Amino acid sequence: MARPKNTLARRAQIVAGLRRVMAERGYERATIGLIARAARLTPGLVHYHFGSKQEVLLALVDDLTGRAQARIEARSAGAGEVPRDRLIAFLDALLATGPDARPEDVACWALVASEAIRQPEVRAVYGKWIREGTKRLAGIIGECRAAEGRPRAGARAMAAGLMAAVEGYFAIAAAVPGVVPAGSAARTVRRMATGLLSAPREERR
Amino acid sequence: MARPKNTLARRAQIVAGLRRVMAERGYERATIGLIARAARLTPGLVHYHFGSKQEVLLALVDDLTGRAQARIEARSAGAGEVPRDRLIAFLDALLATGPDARPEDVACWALVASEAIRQPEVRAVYGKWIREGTKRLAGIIGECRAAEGRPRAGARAMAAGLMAAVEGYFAIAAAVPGVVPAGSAARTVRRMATGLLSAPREERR
Amino acid sequence: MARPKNTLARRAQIVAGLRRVMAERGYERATIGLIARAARLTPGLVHYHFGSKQEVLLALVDDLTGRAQARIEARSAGAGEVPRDRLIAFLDALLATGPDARPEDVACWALVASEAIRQPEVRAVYGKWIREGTKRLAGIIGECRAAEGRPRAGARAMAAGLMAAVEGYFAIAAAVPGVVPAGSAARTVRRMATGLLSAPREERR
Amino acid sequence: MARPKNTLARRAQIVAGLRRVMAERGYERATIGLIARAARLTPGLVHYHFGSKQEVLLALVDDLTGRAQARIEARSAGAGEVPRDRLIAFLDALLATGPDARPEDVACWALVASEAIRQPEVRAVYGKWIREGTKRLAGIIGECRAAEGRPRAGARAMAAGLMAAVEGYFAIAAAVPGVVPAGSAARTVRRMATGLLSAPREERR
DNA sequence: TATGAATGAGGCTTCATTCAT
DNA sequence: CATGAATGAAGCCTCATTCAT
Repeated sequence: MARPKNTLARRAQIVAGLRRVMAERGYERATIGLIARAARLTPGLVHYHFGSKQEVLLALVDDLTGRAQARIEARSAGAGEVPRDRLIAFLDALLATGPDARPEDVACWALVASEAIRQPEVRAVYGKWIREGTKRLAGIIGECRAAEGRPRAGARAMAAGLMAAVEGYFAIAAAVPGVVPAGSAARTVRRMATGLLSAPREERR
Repeated sequence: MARPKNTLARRAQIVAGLRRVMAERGYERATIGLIARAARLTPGLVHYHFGSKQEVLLALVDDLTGRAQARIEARSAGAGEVPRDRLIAFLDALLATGPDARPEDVACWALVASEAIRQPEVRAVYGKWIREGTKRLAGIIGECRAAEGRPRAGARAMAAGLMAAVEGYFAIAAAVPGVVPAGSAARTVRRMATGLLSAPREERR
Repeated sequence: MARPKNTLARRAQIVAGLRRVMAERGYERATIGLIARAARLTPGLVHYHFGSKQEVLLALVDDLTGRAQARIEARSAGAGEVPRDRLIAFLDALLATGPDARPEDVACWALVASEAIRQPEVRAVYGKWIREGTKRLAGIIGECRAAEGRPRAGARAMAAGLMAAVEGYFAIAAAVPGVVPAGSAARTVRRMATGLLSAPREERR
Repeated sequence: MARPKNTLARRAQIVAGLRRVMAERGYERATIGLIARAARLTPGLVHYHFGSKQEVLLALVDDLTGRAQARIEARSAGAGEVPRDRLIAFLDALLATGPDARPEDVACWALVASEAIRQPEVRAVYGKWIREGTKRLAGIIGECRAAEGRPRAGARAMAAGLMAAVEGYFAIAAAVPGVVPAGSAARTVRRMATGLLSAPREERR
């Protein structure tokens, strides 16, 4: 007798709308009206399903991190036990190589990072993602080093550097198309990782 | 009767105001009023010296790239002729290690990158900076490879990767303080560069 | 197949919801959603049982005046025939001394009075209440004066003054708690009434 | 060279606009657009001179209390030293008898009282007014009682009752025109005051 | 009866930009 | 050059009301 709930579907629709609009206009200029139109809904409905525009953004961040997390788990599962393979799998998953990547996501990642600078709520979830990713990466790096009889020290800095490279690829790819040779990102990050792993203790300058 | 022109000084003041406000509020929320107050000026004056808010942003990008360029030239001049030293000098200059770095600049770099996604005018200058930096970096990398008897191929991809790492460091440092171990960025990028230079031809997967 | 009608119960529920919400948010900010939630119902149901939000308000005014009227009748019945006792009974009933008073009602009375300023429909019922109360009060006052051999003239003005005092007590009690000493209202109004009844013809100034 | 400031004049204009619109539509329905039109200004200007709509209301309350305070001081100055005369002068000033009263003010007083119920900021200033007025009134009443050799006890309750009568007159006059006989308010409140002053200790019921 | 999604009008507020002084 | 008032276009959000189920 009662009307069936469709909140989850609508919320997903709206989040997808924000993703499309935001990718080409940025967050501030992605107006509720444009988001609604992109989602083929009316503006009022956006605020029926979300308390504020920021909540839509947070839901989008959730969606982005959720998909990335799923990729990480999927590839990690197929990577076996060798630390180096797991490192490669993790980095590949972050860069989302392969057919499951949506081009808009790249721009959205970059834009979310910049919104995190001024929105504490966004910073909280984005920061959590970066911190946990770095930590996990540092753990794998430490295993790689240990497996090769090298000291674990410095894994944290290396992990941060690789995360930076990944995020930087998103930023540059979104803002300046053409700079990154097609298909080179994953390969280059792998080489960076390999290089870091084999780095000797740095001589003081 | 004529009062001395102070346009240049005023413009610099206003640009500095935008830098301060933007670093903590982002570009869209940096209102003319706030910029003026940060510059200890009145709102009307901003539009007397700049045609639009975007022009202030473009002037800020000019300022940021100009300072970075100056650092690059200064350090390159002291690096001698050895390609590897020049590479290190270039990367260090990009990361702005040393006492001449202003913390706000880090946030501004990251924010400019995201504005470049949606503002063609910003993309033009930011993209020029990234493209030229990548090109120059690729040149140095090519020399390094040549000096070591390795093929120059792939220098472009490596350069893009290093630029990405640098930009990513800015993004992460601005948004998630605490993730990058203090002082580790320049060292880690150097190791990445070293690792890339010595990378063998990657086996196909 | 027909389900039992519960319209009356539902309407009472909704009116009670408005009373609760309105007492602390005012009429305009008492949204249908909040009213429904306070009544443990759903928003749609409010408009099933009432044609508009204003109708709920009018029903609330009906409820408030109905209860007050019942108190008046009850106390008047127990007051006997002596005019002065009936006057006291009437005023006490208006002020709702005793355990049957609900604190929310005080705020609602005050808010209804202010809504009457701008809503003709509310003004109609609230005005009717005030006019009839004043008239009845004036009648009792006239009897008091007559019983004491004084002229009936001025009873109308006195009645209006006492009604004003009562309404003013509601307004002040609702807006500025603590100003009216606890339990003093009924006693003070009785004294005012007594004072008015024994007032000599006022000397011209 | 600079443009002269006119903020004070504009603010007064806007406050007058609110007074006019609010008197016939209430506070919530007094939109910024209507206020601006009543003040013969543009909507944007309202928020140039006031931070929010509520600030305009607070300025109006300030204006109302300020004028009332001025009336009180003026009449008190002419009332001499006799406590009873000062009491009458105070009450007359509150009721604003005489040619300096603006009809809109009556409605605004009543509406401000009801806004005080739900807006803490309004409650703060309105409550201060009521509390201080009651306190001052209680002081004068105490002097009256003392001058007549009666106990000062109960002055507070009497003062509250007279304030209630005054506020109630505003509420009824604004909402239900015609109930209060023209010109009777001040006279009736004087009689109430006189009656209260001469009241014997009330016998317990 | 009941539910809750959907609509659309309208309100407050912000803000880049213009302009009188 | 400089000031600060003024404008007007949006933008976010609220909410009474309607309606499909």
